[in-house]
Formats: sequence, C-alpha cells, structure tokens
Amino acid sequence: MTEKIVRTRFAPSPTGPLHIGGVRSALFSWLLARHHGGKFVLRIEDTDQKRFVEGSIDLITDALSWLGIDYDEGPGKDGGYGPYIQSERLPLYQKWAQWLLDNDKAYRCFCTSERLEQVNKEKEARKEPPGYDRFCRNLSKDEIEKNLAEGKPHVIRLKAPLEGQTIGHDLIRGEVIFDNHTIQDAVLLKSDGYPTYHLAHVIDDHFMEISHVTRANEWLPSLPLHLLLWEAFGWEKPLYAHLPVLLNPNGKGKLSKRHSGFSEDGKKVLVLAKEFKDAGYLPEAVVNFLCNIGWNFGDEREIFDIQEAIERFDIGAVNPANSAFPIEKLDWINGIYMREKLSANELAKRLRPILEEAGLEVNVDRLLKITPLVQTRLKVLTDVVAMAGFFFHETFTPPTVEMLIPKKLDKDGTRKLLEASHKHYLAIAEPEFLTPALMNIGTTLVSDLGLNNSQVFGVLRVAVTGQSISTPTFETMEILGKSESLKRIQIAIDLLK
RNA sequence: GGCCCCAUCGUCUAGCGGUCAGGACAUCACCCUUUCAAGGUGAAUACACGAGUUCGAAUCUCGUUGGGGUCACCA
Repeated sequence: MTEKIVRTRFAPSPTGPLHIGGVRSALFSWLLARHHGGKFVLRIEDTDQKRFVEGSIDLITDALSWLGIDYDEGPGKDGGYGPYIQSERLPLYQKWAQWLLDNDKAYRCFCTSERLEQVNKEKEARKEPPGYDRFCRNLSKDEIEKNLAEGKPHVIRLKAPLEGQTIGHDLIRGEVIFDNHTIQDAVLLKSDGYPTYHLAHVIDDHFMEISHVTRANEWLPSLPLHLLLWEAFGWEKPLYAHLPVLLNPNGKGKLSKRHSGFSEDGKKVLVLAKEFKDAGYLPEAVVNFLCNIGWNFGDEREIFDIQEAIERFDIGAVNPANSAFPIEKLDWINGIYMREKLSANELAKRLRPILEEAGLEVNVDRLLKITPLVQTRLKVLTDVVAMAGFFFHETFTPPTVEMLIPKKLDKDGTRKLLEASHKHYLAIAEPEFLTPALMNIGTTLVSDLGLNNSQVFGVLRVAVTGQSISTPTFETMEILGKSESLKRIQIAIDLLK
C-alpha cells in the first residue's frame, strides 16, 4: 500500500458554477497528491441528466486554473484512465451492475416511485425511519422473468447485509462503525441505465486506481454502503478522508449555493469561486486562506506560499470539526498579499485589467506611479477604481461645495486657503513640483493661516482629486503635474465664490 | 425521528496527562499620521456541562446538552 502511487481526484457534478466548498475539497485533494508527488485527477460526475447545466465544465476548469489547482488527468487531458466524464463510461457501469446481479450481490427492483412514496408515508405514520422495504429483494425467478418480459422499468439495488457491522476507517477521524441493518438497499443503477453516485464512484475509483478518496463530510453516512460495494466486487479499497464541512459565517448550516449573493450583517457572502475573482481577491490569497480552514501550517504561521503548503500538508492532521467560513480573514490575507507579497510592478499588472474593465484608458507610466500609493490602501483589487480611477478620467469631475469645506472652517475660509495655496504653488518652478516641495508649502500654509494639517491637506486633496478618499495629497499633485493641479485648485476657488 | 460526525476566545486555530491554555482575524485603547490605509504597542475574551480514570485532566472513558451532516432512480 505504501509503495502505491498516490492518486487523488476531484469529482464535481456539472450542475453549475464551482462553489467555494468544492474548491476547498479540490484544494485538499490536490495538496495531498502534490505532497506525495502523485497524480491529481479531475472527473466529471454527470450521471444525473436532469441536473446537468450546459457550460458547467468550463466554469469548473476555469475556476481551478485561476487558483492554480492543476490536474494531471481529466477531460481533455488523458492519462490512460479515461474517459473522465462519467456519461462516457456507461457500458462499464452496466457491465459491473450485471456482475453484481450474477453474483447475488444485487437485485432488480420493479417498484414504482408511487409505491416507494407510499411505503415511506406508511413508515412515517408508524414513526419508523424512512427507507425501501426490500419488496423486490426476494422476488422469484418467475416473477422477475415476467416483469422483464412485460418490459417493466426497473432499477438495480444493492443487497445489503441484514445484520452485523461495517467498520470504516477515515483518515481524519479514525474508525467509524455502522450497524448493517441501518444500511439501505440503495439503488445502484437507475432505470435510465445511468449509475448512481454510489456505483459510479466505486467503479471509477477502482479503475482509475485512486488511492485516496477525499470528499466532503456529507458522504460519511454513505461510507458503509460504499465499503460494502468494494467488498462485493472484491477490490482493494482506497483510503477515505471526509473533509469537514464549511458552514455559513454565522455557523448556522452549511455554506451553500442558495446563499450566493445573500448578505449577512450587511456583508455580502461570497460562495462561488468566480465571485471571489470578480470581487478583486488574489487567487494566491484565496488559496492561502482556504488552507487555514481545517488545516494548520504549524509554527504559528498563517501566511505561506503554496509550495510550502505542499511540503507540509498532512491529510491526517486535518481538524475533523466543521467550521464557520471565516470570510473576514480573507480580507486580511488578501491585504498581506497585495502589499507584502506582490511588488508594485506585479500589482500594477493585476490592477490594469480591472481599471480597463471599468472603462478607463490606462496610461501605464501613470499606473506605475500611482501603484505604490494605493498598495497599502487597497483591500481588494477592485478598490482601485474608486480610489484612483480619477487619474485615468478624460475629464475632471469637480467636488461639491460641501465636500470642499472641512470641519471648523467656513466657505470664505476655505476659499482663502485655496487662494493662498494657488499663489504659493504657482510660484514653484515646473521641475520642482515634487512631493517634498509641495509638502513644504503645505506646512508653511498651515502655520501662516493658523490651521491644522488635516484642514489644509484635506481641502487640497478634495480640490485636486474631486473626492475625499484618495491617494495622498502631495504625491497625487506631483503625478497630476503643476498645470493640472493649479487648474483644479482654481476650479475649487470658483466654486466657493 | 433513526443513524453518523463534531465540541478550546465572537471567528479560524495550536494543544495529544503536568502549559501563566499559545497564535491569527475581528474588537477596543494608545502611538504614528495629510483623508483613508498601513505600521507599532497594549487590552479584553475560550477549554459546553456532569460524572468517572489518575497523584494530576482541555487532553482518556461514559453520559448530558448543543451544533452539523445524512436518510432520493441528486451528487
């Protein structure tokens, strides 16, 4: 077992955009494979025709690639174990379902969904747990032949043992014991000829030689069923690891797609991988953030790059407890990446497409100048538009009068301040129109006028940028240049007349 | 309801029989300061409860409570 190559897989259903919980599962699976120098496989589980959503596969692969979670085998990337889309493997499932039938491990069930509903209703009335009553389990050969001859639709069900126990081993929580009588005669092959997840994953994981099955915790209750299946086939079982579930930020209920776009305490709850991208988070920050949920790097470090995570990752050390989604930590981590892990040039590269998407024409030289100014101020990339978008506007949008007048100063006082500023700045020679000199004049104005820094610098900021939150005043003026800065100060003066 | 899983600051976590129960985010205060940030310093806050086992339990056992998951011809 130890010398066996580690092969893990991420097996999403193409039912829509990739969810952040799915990303987490994929990430841990990927980390496990990379840690052992093994292979990571992407398999598409599209056995439910009704839930298939066109374009989902691209959405899934796009999200994984944005995050840097690369797969060695998968759709369009054959590694000798394909096809990697379950709907293309139907004959295989049917063949092995037949094998189970032939070996008395499964049986045909002709019950209609109406009857199944009826059975459950009756059970509920008797306060019994719901479940199939095994009506078809002991059908005689003649009855089966008769039903078949009549062309009655049917499914194939597992013949689960009625007594005894099934013991599972989970890498994260150890031994898990189930009484066999609680295990259902689950449907393995549906009447449309498609397998259910139960059958499909066992067959695929066997033939794809998956060594570790990592999946979300909601699968733990069906683990015994899967174990029974492995035993029925007589195949060597993979190791299982059930990852803890991501709960909503308030800890109530699992984080689900239903909550996409919903807000909680006035904060939007992001749940789709794409939403994180659109919101301006860096992929490396998202990955780092996700690593810290349920797993601990050690050394009391929370910031680390993906290579370091691969080196240390240990699936057995994953915390078995579910966790509330600590979304507020993402802002912090994202900030660290933007100001400490990225150089100004790299940050500028990421900022450019965002400004362009906002409809701004980006002058690269100017962008390079303002990037250092916004670097410590951005929470997410998209903040740059509001904070520094004015640098790229064709026309200047002047502030309102209210924005211009600071606390403890009236209209006249503000205008006088601006007039004095205009006079001083006009006197500076063009080549000296640089931050230190501008700052100097600023402080001179403060003492001359008997005001404080905040008032003087604040008024200038608003006058020059047209907004009250912006890049620092004097650096901004330097970038804007002498004539543009003076022009804007004059506009403000006129506004106050 | 049955079954299964889980339980350390508000949150993410470290801890695996002897620790002043550590770190981080968030919060608050102070410093720095041209708005906003960033940075610095400091504060406050946790072993769900009850029985055992033990010289000694956050750590082991059982129970209670609480939370979560799951009981489909969905995955």
